[in-house]
Amino acid sequence: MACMSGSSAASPRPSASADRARRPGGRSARVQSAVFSAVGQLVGSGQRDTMTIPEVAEVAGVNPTSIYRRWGSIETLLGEVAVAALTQGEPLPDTGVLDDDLAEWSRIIAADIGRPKRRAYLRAMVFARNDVVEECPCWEIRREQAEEMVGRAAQRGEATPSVRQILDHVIAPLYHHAVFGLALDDTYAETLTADVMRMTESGSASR
Amino acid sequence: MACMSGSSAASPRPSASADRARRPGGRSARVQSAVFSAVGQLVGSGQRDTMTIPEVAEVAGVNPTSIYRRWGSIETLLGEVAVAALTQGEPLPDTGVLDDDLAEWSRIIAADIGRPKRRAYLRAMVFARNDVVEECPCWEIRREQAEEMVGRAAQRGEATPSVRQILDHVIAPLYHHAVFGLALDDTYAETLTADVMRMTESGSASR
DNA sequence: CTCCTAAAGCAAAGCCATTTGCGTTAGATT
DNA sequence: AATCTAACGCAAATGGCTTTGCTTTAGGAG
Repeated sequence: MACMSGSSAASPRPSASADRARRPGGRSARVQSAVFSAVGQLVGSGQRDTMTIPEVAEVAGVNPTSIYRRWGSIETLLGEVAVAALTQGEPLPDTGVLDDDLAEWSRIIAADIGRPKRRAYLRAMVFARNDVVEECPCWEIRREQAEEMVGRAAQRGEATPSVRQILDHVIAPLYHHAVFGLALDDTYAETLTADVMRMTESGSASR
Repeated sequence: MACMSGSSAASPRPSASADRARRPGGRSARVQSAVFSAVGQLVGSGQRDTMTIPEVAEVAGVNPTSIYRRWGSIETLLGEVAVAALTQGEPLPDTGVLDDDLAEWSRIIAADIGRPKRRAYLRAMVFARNDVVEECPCWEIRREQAEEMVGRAAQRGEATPSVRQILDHVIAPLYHHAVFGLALDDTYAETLTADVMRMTESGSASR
């Protein structure tokens, strides 16, 4: 969550997730759920790229004031929803060969973040972040997944690229393309994984 | 320029660069110059991340209406300025060895886009783009530079990675880090170029 | 030099996000 | 069950972005 801290961190209002624990009762949760799904609807509809708090409140059926007091700005809200949406993982491929695992994994990710709705979320994340951060849940998830696949391959005795290389040379290019609106298809995803597999120490393919 | 076409492409107003040629006389150019440098000032000051048209007009000493009629929205304007700012190139390294050329080149780029002002421009570019495009001047510049360096290396008989690999595995990760506010330093830039140099057919370093 | 008109300036209107004070609701606590 | 209070709803006020019709300026053409 620290990933999404916007510029409003210095504002008198608490960071929206700090006071969430103070009274996480039914009504608060209900409002938050309604607001989150309203944002999801509006992002998904793709009607416009701009989204205002009164619009979200209208769809969610809550009072705009509630959103203003809890999140302060549309950027903060969008950022929070974006992280929530982007960190829910898909099942991890497990084909028995790292090469194929990576190819399938990158295809899944490309298809996922290539969708207009996910692209909107990613752009919202970019817009919501002003400061430099060390880590972000979105990439941590990918790191864990890469670690899992590489770990399995290492146990099988395969030569593997490092986790860092996978993040830098598969994940980063994919997200770069998504964010800047460049093409994203299976072929591109496979090309990236093929490249990264050639970075292994021995350079030997596993089959 | 087609790179920056926002969602306002369907609006009755011409695309701001199409009618620029109709009367590019002194006054229009003067206003555009004033507006562009005003945006530069405001982005550079880094006071806020949000910037309004009336603010820009105030700094530029022009009437807000003029900006509204020519650019329509702050996103369109910011996008245009961003492309103009991001496509002015630095001198290209020419050390005689591709390995060193790439390392120096990526260090320069990392230092460049790591600056807050450039990060602001990049974020503006992301924000201004809603649609998927084939190419963008910003990456085309990098492609041309990579082609130049790879071409020189090939003439020297060095084994080289492909231009696409350089764009995907050096440029994309660098910009990815810049846009999402992750760390950007010389070490990281060098790591990326070292990785990409190991993707050559033979995998042999040139020295 | 004179005319034409694209583009800028001006001013007023309106629209809408945002703020603010206060009353109300409903979890949480004892 | 009674009490407390965090969080929500309501409504009015505000401020500033945005639009719009018109006038004025000045680049470009004959």
